[in-house]
Amino acid sequence: MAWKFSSDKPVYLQIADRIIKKVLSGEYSAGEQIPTVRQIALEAAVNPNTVQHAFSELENEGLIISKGTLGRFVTDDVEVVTACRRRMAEQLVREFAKNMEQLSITKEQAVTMVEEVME
Amino acid sequence: MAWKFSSDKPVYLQIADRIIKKVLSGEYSAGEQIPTVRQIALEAAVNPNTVQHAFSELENEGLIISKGTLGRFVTDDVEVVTACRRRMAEQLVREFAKNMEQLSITKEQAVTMVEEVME
DNA sequence: ATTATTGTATTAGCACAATAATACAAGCGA
DNA sequence: TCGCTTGTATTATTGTGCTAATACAATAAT
Repeated sequence: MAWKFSSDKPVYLQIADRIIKKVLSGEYSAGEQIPTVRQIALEAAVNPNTVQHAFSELENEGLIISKGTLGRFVTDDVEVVTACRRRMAEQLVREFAKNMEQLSITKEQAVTMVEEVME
Repeated sequence: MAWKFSSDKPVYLQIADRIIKKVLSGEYSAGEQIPTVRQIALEAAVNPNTVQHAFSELENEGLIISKGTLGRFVTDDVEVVTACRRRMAEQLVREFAKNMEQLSITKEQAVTMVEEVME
């Protein structure tokens, strides 16, 4: 089944999100090989370069590493994974806080809303 | 002084943000007239249409209304302002929650981080 | 009535990001 | 060694969103 993409976001980012989720949730565990560029490109019905673009995002974050012709692997250092998660989360929180403050929303209100929405 | 804009975001959105902030913080109070397209265009050293683009965002939200040649005004209904604030905030929270969950961050962790960052 | 000031519409150009086509490089494995 | 599979580089095309130029429309004020 060809992957479904929404049009409000670049395809390469949506692919990246999908991989990130699997790595950070442990579905792809440390040191494990992930599908090749061409495998995903075929499955997603997309050009290999688009997948490459997605992967380069994750490599910059240090989440995955390329081993040349052997393929790509999740970093074998679990610390790197957790550090990456924290870094990304902090970025999100900063952005979120800035936006909420711009709306003149207090910390208490923000916290309450987050508690109501997250499960 | 010409306004300063960052390059990581469209100018019209940065202008819109500036206005939103003033309306939601009460610096522009309900029913009050806001500067004209051309005033802001001049001050920001930008084309009038860019300002118009910014304003159309706020009109869609119902925050401001155009009265033809009289100019633009903050909605005179305070309820509309607070409802708009809530709607925008909920949108931000939903997006934030989705992204955090994608990183396998728990509600408790998210709340803690928000409390640490917001003042 | 005329003028000046307001918002609005239309169009065009420009820049850049996203995706694809294609070709290249490198190394594992039979 | 040869071929197959891996990642990578280069370039082109396309699409789209942002901004500006310019002209138009409406109306309050004089």
